[in-house]
Amino acid sequence: MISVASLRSKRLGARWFHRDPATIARALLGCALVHGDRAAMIVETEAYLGPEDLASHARFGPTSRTSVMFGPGGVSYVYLCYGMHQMFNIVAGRDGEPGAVLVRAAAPLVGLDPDPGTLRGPGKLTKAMKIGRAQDRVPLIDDALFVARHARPRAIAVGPRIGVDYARDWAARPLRFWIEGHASVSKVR
DNA sequence: GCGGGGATTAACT
DNA sequence: GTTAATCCCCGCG
Repeated sequence: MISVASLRSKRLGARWFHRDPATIARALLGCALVHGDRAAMIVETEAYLGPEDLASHARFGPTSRTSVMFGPGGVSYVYLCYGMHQMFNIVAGRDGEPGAVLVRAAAPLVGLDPDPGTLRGPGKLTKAMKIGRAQDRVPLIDDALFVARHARPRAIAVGPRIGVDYARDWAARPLRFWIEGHASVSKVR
């Protein structure tokens, strides 16, 4: 029986996130994202690297919005996109190594509509999980917002990131990860 | 200050 | 395939 209480005991520590974004993005698949009394299994992620990555918010260097990406991993980064959708990211890497992982889709576990489409897509995910700007820059060693070990995916697929065609050659890099065949993944190859 | 664009979504034709 | 909704942030002056 899955519960928020049982997930809390399997929480990932800050150091777990002190690796490169692509490694974290892959390792997050199958983990549980918990906010308050809601929990969902992460099924799709994207890695965003440092200033060299033309798709990453870090490409302009640290700014008022993105400086959190340049700090230590294990901290949330939430921003508004297209004026209406919140995007939930987890900072990855050690202090001074910029990068983050966008959580693009998840499957309902606790306290959510069980329809697999409920958290399919980054904007829908934050809406369903009630994650917003109040959850920006929160260290995930938090009683209300954290990530926990949960399941180990059977097969993982890799491909180009979504919606970053402006990033020239970086748009084609294989930095999107998803659980092969899972019904809650936002788009298929 | 001002102007432009975006890590999206749903509802169109 | 196309488009509207909607607003904060960034770059420039």
